[in-house]
Order: sequence, then structure tokens, then C-alpha cells
Amino acid sequence: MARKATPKAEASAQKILDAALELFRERGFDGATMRDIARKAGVATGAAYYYYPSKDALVLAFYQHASAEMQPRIEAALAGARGLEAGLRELIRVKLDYFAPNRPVLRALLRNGADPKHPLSPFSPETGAIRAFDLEWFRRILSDCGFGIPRDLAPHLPDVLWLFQMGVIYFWVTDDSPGQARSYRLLDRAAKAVAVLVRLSALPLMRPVRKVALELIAIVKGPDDTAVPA
Amino acid sequence: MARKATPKAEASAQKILDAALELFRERGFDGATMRDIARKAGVATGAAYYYYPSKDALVLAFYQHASAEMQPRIEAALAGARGLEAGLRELIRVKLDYFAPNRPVLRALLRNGADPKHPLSPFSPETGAIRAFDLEWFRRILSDCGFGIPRDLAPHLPDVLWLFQMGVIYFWVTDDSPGQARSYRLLDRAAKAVAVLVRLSALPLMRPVRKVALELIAIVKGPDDTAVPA
DNA sequence: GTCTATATCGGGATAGAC
DNA sequence: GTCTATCCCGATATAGAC
Repeated sequence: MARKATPKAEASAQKILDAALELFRERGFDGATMRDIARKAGVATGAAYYYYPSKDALVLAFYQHASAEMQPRIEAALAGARGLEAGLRELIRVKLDYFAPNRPVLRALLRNGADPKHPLSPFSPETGAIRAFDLEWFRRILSDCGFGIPRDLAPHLPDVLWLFQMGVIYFWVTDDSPGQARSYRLLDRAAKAVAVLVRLSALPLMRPVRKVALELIAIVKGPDDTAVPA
Repeated sequence: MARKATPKAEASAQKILDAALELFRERGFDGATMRDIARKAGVATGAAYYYYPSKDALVLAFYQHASAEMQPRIEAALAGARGLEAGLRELIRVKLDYFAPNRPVLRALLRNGADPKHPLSPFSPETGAIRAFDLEWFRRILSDCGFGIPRDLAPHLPDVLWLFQMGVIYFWVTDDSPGQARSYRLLDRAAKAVAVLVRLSALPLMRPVRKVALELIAIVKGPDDTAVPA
């Protein structure tokens, strides 16, 4: 999106993105018009479209920018987190905290989840790079958590945890409790439950359960292993 | 939506809805314009808006119509289904089969799920009546399934199963496998897994697990018991 | 009450001049 | 790279035919 050619162009792109985010926050995604965004940024509507080919592209740009900016924050948060439960909780907490001022923007993102072909879907190729960064963190949490993960489950767990994260975020964008307190409570409890489940999954007694889970995972992931289709 | 005043009016409303559904199927929700829909139905654009105040209203009307039409089909399907697994599977299968020709319409519905305030959200007040019918079926499946449900879990299980259903449908609308074969496989296996889980939940050994589950359910359902917010 | 026809508006997106 | 003008679409409004 953002042409890096000249400093001036980059400044314009940033100016437009900032104006867009502010208006999204104030009036929501649909309430903010491209005309308003352009005017607030001090450019013509056509100029806005020069940098961002669509209104959705502004959301995508924010998402990419956010992902990059969150990497060091996640690193720092995980440095102080021991174990799977804490790792999971802190990783997702960083995201909720970071996105908090821009919940309407995230809603605009998630509403296209039902259509994997939509560029803004969390499952789309366009957001694939961001997904890859996320998965890397989940892999790290799992390998650092200190207890053994069953070999058959191990390669799929990052995807499962990623889906868990999406579920929490989905709940969070729709959560109207003050400060999204319910979401944070849910995250606390659910992270603990997931950690216990992963731990229990290693027990010999749990082999049949694991087998069923693996079958479900295989169906959801589909014939191609490259993506998480839904 | 549909004025029942005169047969002629009802016929017009139906004609417009049919034209809309056909165009949605052909070009998707966004690809079909109100002008096209009206022209295809042989009426003026204003007439379409006379019956359906918005494009979304067409989707809502379809959803309501579908819900009503599915009731006897569900009744018939459940008559031949014994046990929780079969009941769950057949109930959801009826819906997938019924909706199959109109997957794009259902996508238009589900994409607003991230915003409970949107009229088309499956969690919105406007779709509340449909949700109530659904919940009644889940209650019936549970009470007919033949084994005891723990007292503490019982009042919440219909909501949980409803959410499970939404998950399957969400997967189904994004499923591009031929005939949505993957979705049906998922439904088969997942219904079995859910049934086993419910059965196991009654074991004395499972009390602590049940307690955690109940806590999660309480957080998700929120302070008001009237609705399933997300 | 059930429409047609038409004008109008706001908003996303594009083309082409500069 | 940026702006102006324009197009299309969803939605609203209105006047009037039947």
C-alpha cells in the first residue's frame, strides 16, 4: 500500500491512514466516508484512493502496521511469562490492549471472516503474512512451555491456538462490558482451561480423545496443509 | 415485511424475494443491485423498497421464511433420530441441506455476526424469534436423548449446542469442497464428539471440569440471561 | 393499498487532466 | 502525485396512476 518511494509520499500515506483511524474510532467504519477521511488528511478523495485502492485497504494497512508494531511488545510480554497458560494469556492480552482504541476497525476486519476470498478476511492470502507471524509466536509458546506435547498433536497445536485467539478476539470486539472486562475474564479462565487440556492430552488414557481431536483438526484444516481455511 | 393484506401484494412480495434470491445466488449479495432485483421481478425499484425497506431486509425475510419452512422438516428428521448424536446431526443436516442452494445469502447474514447491533446479526433482537425456535429444538433433543444431564449444566446446554451449530454453519458457508463434503464430515464427527462429551460430563470424576465449563459459560452469556451475546 | 416514474442524495470508486 | 469530474449504487422522497 504505502509507496516508500519518496518521504513526501510516505508522509501523505501516513496522514491519510491517521485521519482514517481517527474517523473510524469516532464514527465507526461505515460512518466514516472517504470524502471525510481525505478532507481531514488535507488531500482530495482521489489522492486517498491513490494510496489506498479501497476503504478496506485502509483497514488492511492498519492491520499490517499493527502487527509489525506489536512484535516487540509481544516479545517483552512473553519474557515475563512462564508456562503455556501465562504465555497464551499474555500474548493475547497484548493484542487486546493494543487494539483497544480501535475496536471498530477490528470489527470491520472480522466481519469479512465469513468469506475467505475477501481480502480482509483473517483467512485470506492478503493477511497470510500476519497469520504466519502469529503462528510463530504460538509455536514458541508451545516449545517454551516446559512440558511434553504429544508428537501427533504438536504440528497442529499452533493452528488450534491461533483459532482460539480468533475466538477470543471475536468475543472481545462484540463485548460491551466496561473496559471489555468480560473479555479479559474470559481470556484468563479460557487460557487456563486450554493449558490444562493440552497438559492432559499427553496422558496415555487420553489417546482415544486425542485421536478424535486429530480427526476433527484434519477435516477443518482440509486437504492442503498450507492454510487454515476456516 | 410481507404485507398479508391482499393476495396480490403477497404475490408481489414473493416475486421480489424470489428474484433477489436468484440474483444473490448468481452474483452474490454485493453483486446484485436493487435495480436489477426490481427489474427481474418486473416491478419498479420503488416497489421493491415498498416491500423491503432495505437490501438487508431481503436477507432477513429469506431467513425468517426459511426458518418457518424448516420446522416440519426438522420434525420429520428428528422422528427418525435416536439419541443426542443423531439428533444433533440430523437437526443441523436439515439446515445445511435446506440452505445449500443459497449459501451466498447465508454468508451475507453471517458476515454481520461481529456486530450484535446489526439487524442481520444472528445475535440481534430482529433474529431473536428464529433463535428461540432453534433453542426449542435443542432442548427437545437433550430431553429426548435418553441419558441424564447434570442439573447445573442442563439449563445452559441448549445455548452451547446452538453456538456449536453456528460454528458448523460458519464453516459450511466458507467450505469450497465439492458439495461441501468436508462440512458434512465435520458435522458427523463433531456431533459424535459433542454427544460423548455431554455423556462424560455426568461422571462424578468430571465435576471439576464441569465447574470450569460452567464458569466459562457464565462469562460468555454475561450478566443478563435473556440472550446469547456472542 | 399498490404500485410507476423520476428526481435526488450521499458514498465508494474510477478516469483523465494537470 | 494530486485534483476535478464523473459514474454507479443504495436509499429516500414525491407526485400521481389505478
